[in-house]
Amino acid sequence: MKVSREQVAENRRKILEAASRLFRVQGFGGVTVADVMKAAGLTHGGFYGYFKSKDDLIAHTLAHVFAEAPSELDLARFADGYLSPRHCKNLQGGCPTAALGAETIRHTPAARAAMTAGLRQHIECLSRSAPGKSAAERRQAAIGSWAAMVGAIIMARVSDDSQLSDELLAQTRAWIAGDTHQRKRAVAR
Amino acid sequence: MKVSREQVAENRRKILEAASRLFRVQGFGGVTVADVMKAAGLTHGGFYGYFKSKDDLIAHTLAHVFAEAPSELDLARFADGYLSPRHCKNLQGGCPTAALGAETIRHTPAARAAMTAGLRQHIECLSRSAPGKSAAERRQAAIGSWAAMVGAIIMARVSDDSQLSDELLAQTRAWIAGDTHQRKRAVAR
DNA sequence: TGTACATCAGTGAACGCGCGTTCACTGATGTAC
DNA sequence: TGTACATCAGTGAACGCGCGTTCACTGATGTAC
Repeated sequence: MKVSREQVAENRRKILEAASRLFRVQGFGGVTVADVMKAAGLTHGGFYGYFKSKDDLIAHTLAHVFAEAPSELDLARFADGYLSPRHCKNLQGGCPTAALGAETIRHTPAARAAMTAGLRQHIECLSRSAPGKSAAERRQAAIGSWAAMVGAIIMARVSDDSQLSDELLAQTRAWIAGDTHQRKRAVAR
Repeated sequence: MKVSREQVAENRRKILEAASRLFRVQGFGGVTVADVMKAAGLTHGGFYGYFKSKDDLIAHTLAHVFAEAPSELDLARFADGYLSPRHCKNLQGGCPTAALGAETIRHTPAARAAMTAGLRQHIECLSRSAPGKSAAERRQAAIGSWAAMVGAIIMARVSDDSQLSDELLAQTRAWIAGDTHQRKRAVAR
């Protein structure tokens, strides 16, 4: 049956939220259109009233999840949370770049474009609070730290040995903190 | 028709090689058993004489590709090659951790175990040539640098803007080199 | 060494399931009078 | 404001394709004598 305009907007939001959670946990290939619609409280037939295809949903989901990202944050504090065992276990609500970046390489241009935009925005955001004398130095610190965070959490998640996982996170945290410390001292001089 | 014992061993190797290339380019989900057998010069029906299932092939392929990894290398030189545009474009023969790590998180325990073993071995290998006063410091530098390499190449590959890709690679290279430089100076003192 | 035969790797057709997508239908919404 | 009706979001059955897996068959290998 037909539903109200507000309900339509609300349903679209629910679909994107459900997709964003499910994709992060199971990957694009591990989630069916029916799974997403069920998680959103609807039946699968209605899906094509909202999106042209599953690929279309994927692109919109990426755009949606990156649009929700905070625009202001502190690099050092962000790194601590990012490289925590808590985030490592929390695929569902965790970083979309770490969870879906590698898979997005093989997806549609629209999906890659959405992730590229998110990437660019995130780097700019991190650059603001990164340590360094110049904007260029801060951007380098932001990119280097961010790359290390993404790589570390992916490896920590794939590891079936929790001791190794924890080590990867802790050592990368310490590595980033060490560099940040060096740069801050250089700025202070 | 039956083939010789040597041919069987050779075919198994060809299947693993083909799988290793195809999986890295298209991911586990993007490659069919028939694709792999065709690339190995065989028909799909023969597959189950070699492996119990596609999942079994995936686990053996990961073990195979990590077994081929060199056991001796120089971290600084390795990082330069790893973070080159050439490696970025070369999915087929590139790093299996960057290409398949994220997808392996969602795969069988056997696949994760194979990748964990590869991870551990690679970190130990990098630690030997990493800069630092103590073994612990060298291991931290190896883990931090390695995490940054993996994260950077994944993001460079997903980016649809080659300028951003190149920047991610170059800045991460510079970031690792900067840290290496700092640590070497500290050791020299 | 040569021959007969059992073994078994490889072939390709077939099976069956799952998933993306379509479609006829339902009934609530919201508009026109 | 109330009523009649057109619209259209949602439903769930159905379709069709692709892929993992199976299987009867073929013919080369390699062993037993």
